Amino acid sequence: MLPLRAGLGTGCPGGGDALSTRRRGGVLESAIFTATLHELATAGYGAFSIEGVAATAGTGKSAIYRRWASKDELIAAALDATLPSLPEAPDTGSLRGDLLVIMRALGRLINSECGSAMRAILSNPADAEKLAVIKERVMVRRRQTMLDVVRRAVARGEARPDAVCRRVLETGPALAMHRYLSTGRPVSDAELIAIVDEILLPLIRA
Amino acid sequence: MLPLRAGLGTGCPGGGDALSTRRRGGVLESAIFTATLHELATAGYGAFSIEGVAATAGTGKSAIYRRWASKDELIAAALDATLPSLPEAPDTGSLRGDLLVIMRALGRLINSECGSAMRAILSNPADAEKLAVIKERVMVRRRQTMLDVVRRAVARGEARPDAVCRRVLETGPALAMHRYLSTGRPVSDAELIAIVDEILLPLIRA
DNA sequence: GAAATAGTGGACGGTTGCGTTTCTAATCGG
DNA sequence: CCGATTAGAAACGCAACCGTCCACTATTTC
Repeated sequence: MLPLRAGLGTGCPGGGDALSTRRRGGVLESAIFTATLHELATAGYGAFSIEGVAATAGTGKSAIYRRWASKDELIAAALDATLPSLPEAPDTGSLRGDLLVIMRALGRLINSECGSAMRAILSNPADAEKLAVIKERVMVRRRQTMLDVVRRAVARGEARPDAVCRRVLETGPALAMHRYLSTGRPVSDAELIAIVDEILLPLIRA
Repeated sequence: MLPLRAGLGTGCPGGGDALSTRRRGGVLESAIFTATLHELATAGYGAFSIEGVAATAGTGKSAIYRRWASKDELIAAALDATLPSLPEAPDTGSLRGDLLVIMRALGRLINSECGSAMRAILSNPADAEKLAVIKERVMVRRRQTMLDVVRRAVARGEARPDAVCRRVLETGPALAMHRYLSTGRPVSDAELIAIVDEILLPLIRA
């Protein structure tokens, strides 16, 4: 396991470029968060270990326990720091264009190590706290973005008013996630386009 | 933890109803499978332990290792033995009726301990064997059932021919599963009905 | 009843990880 | 340079689990 120590200098003995050999504060925390998501993605939740995170981050357990009392605290902090913030509602002028922007942003998230980490959380027996972070950051707010887009389309006469309902707004993300979970492979751009064209547009315009 | 020893006699000392005190063969395997799904549902995949299964089933590790060489073999065997067989395509005479039958059967599966167990193994994409079992039993064949229903509806003039495509067939199960994973709670009948009425019917009839 | 099979319970040596502690080294700011 | 802080490495005692082994006992079959 190659520890994640990006940003270090060459560390050549006697070399002229003697950069720091230890990280402190935010830099170290960032490396720990990265290692945390990696551990979640590879080991899953149940086999997640602080030892593994420390090894991957190239740090000691003390540095981790100095900041977070438990595995769950560390995971929650890593997710909180790493999951993307609220996306802006796109305004491309067409419903299809807007839907593609949203679905592509979701695809990038799913296909990142964040996606694998989320999958580990979702597959774990119910834990309300961790699910709440994911729900808030990924599902609820993204549904709000989708809502803005569909409302605008209704106003433009591109969508039926009945489409403004939770389940319609959930359909695209549900299909993309379903694809990801059932194949274990990244969601392709072609798949995202097809979800928009074959499902979302007919459904919203129906 | 109360071991799963259903089916035993009263075991009264000196009682007149002296039934067997040990399970053998298929009966023992059935108890082990039940305990396996329970362990998956409660501990998840990563923290799944043979010790836990043995304790829950009220048997010894030797009896388990005598039959299955590893955790993965046991899990695969338990899922193979427990997942329901191929459902018949319903024929209620209406598209809505057929879709409700299918979605309710799926809901019963998701809400069972099988559902929790399936969810647990979603976390490990690298294990194609286990996922293949799930895909075959739950997704691919259920999609086939959905296909039969939609084809019949097309023939009756209730559905648009474009609806005969993989993504449309996946939409209902994807939404139900999405709901289950994101809430951590069973999927209600009202939710299943709404998925049919608000999503599947408009989408398939569009 | 005897023989064969296999279930039960416990022990075993080994591995992994936990959370904590200790110590030295590195970093930062004055 | 010095002092304060903390990062990194290693060690520690403990717990949980692994896969294997073994003695005893229950069950089934002939």
